[in-house]
Amino acid sequence: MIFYIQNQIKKAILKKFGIKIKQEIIIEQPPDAKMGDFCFSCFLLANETKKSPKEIAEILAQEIKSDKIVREIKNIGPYLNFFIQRKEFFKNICSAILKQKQKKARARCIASLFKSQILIEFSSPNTNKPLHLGHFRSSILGMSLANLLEEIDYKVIKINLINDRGIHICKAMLAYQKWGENKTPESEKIKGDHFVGNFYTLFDKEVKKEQEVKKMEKITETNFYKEASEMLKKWEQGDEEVMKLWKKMNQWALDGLKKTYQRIGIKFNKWYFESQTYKIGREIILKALKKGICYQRKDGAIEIDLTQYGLDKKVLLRSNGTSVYVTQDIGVAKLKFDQFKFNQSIILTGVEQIYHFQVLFKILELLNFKWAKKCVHLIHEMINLPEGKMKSREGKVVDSDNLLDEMEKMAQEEIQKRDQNISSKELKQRAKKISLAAIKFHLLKVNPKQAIYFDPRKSLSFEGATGPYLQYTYARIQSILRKIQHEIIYNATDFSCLKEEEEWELGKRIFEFFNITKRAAQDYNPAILSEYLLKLASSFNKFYHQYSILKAKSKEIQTARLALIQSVAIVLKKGLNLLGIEEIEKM
RNA sequence: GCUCUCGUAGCUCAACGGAUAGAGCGCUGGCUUGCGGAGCCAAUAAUAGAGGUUCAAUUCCUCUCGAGAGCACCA
Repeated sequence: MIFYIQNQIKKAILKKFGIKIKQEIIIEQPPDAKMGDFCFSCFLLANETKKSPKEIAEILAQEIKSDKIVREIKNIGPYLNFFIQRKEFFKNICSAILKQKQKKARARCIASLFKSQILIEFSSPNTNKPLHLGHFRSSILGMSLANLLEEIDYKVIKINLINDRGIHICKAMLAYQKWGENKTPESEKIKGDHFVGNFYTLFDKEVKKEQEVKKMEKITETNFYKEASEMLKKWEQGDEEVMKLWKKMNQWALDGLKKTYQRIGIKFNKWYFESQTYKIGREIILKALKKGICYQRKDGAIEIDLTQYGLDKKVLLRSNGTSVYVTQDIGVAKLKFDQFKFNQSIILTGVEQIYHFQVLFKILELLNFKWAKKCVHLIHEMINLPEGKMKSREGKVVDSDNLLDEMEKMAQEEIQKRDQNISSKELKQRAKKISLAAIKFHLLKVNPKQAIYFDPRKSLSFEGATGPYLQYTYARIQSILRKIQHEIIYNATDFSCLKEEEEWELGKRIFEFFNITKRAAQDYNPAILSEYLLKLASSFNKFYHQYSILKAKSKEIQTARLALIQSVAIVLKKGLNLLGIEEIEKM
């Protein structure tokens, strides 16, 4: 449809001005539906034709004739506005959507062999505490981006890089050794990640105490901290006792984290563990040293000079020969390429790591890895809580599990207000889906680059621009479809029955979907899709409120409307699923 | 101190450099005879400030003010 209009415009331009347009003709929708269904703005042609945009619009409007698809063309100022034959449009779009399911499945089988491969690394938690809201945002966002990229036909590999070694891990271990009394998550009946996390915060409390009592300036001067450092050394030497403790606690934490992932519907294709990868980078650096890409300082540390690229000098290996953070990441980046030969490798992290990845990518480039240019760092901003920033060490964290519990309770109350006879099993299932929709949508409707202000008490609602609103709209449609024998045969449906403006608005909305998904994926921004779904739901509810489907004036109108709302439902479901949100049949 | 990001309605967020800056929440007033009121309709309200580039600026550039982040032999 759009393609057809684009061609008409191209032809007219060629005929009237003798210009062959190579780039895509951009078709938009006018701000007011009265102006036209679609429009083309003539500003860009002004230079080449040496005419004013207004004149160009006039000339083109005269040249393009109305036909089976385009009903009328109007020029308003510099804009060329098209009115579409609605019957054809509805038929096209509804049948395309209703047919889509089977087509997609087939296409997927054939194409999967030729698809380009894209890696996306996200979430990447530490094994010393539960998932906090920052990780939660990364997880939800990463999952949705992966879905979107798959939708535009990439083969996507979702990666979770677990940070399971380092001083912070030893802190939790040390605290457990000192005060754990051989308790286990099972004996205390709490999730493993929370169990471990409690010891981590305990460690920090004790260190602060010591620091205050002894009036030390730096935490690193405290005995506790020194003991933790000692433990890290032992860990690196493979000390039997330390390794045993490490394995035990890591497993606890990991089991807990996996439960949370399962609860929020996040799956990974590949797990990396820093304990297994942190040494890879070292070899690469030692080779680079021989080639003169980096140099050894007098104190023995190996450093690279990035000042000519607007970055600083960066140490790559400590004077004792061990790796730092970038070194590890260099190793993991190479490992990824060796294993997957990716076409693109995305890493999604919080915005605070932006400098780190600038450094990393520059180093990869200097190391002469040809795939360095295929690495992309995506960022998301943080979540701000009313009391200030989230800091796990100060215990001000809203952790994901507690948040999910709270929301589930609230959802249960809402459901019971509306339906007292619901079975407890059904209640739980619905509450889970609805509360997840509320949280996920709240995080996804905001541009990733924008910080989210999050007040657990106020921010999460089930009304207005929310996930549950979308689920509700879907459930409404399903409710209608359940009540009537409907077998939509789009070829036999008379779409000329759809004469109302609200129906037309819905039709145009559905049509937008394909472009929206593409844009959301290309911009790495699920918020584009979220916004769209709200508009779609709102258009439907407007229509729903004003016109009846089951009691339509004629059978023909009813059939056409059924085809229309079924298309809406399919798009809503598809859109929600791309955001990682489940649709729901009854609310 | 240096670097980066961001300032849109009372609040939380939208707006490929393009037509009259849109939503939700809150506040105010409506919607019983229709398929689910987690809904619909109406009313109110905003581009931090000053310059510049452009036919056209919330969007690009400069400065001022304000908020946040980053600048380790931490991760």
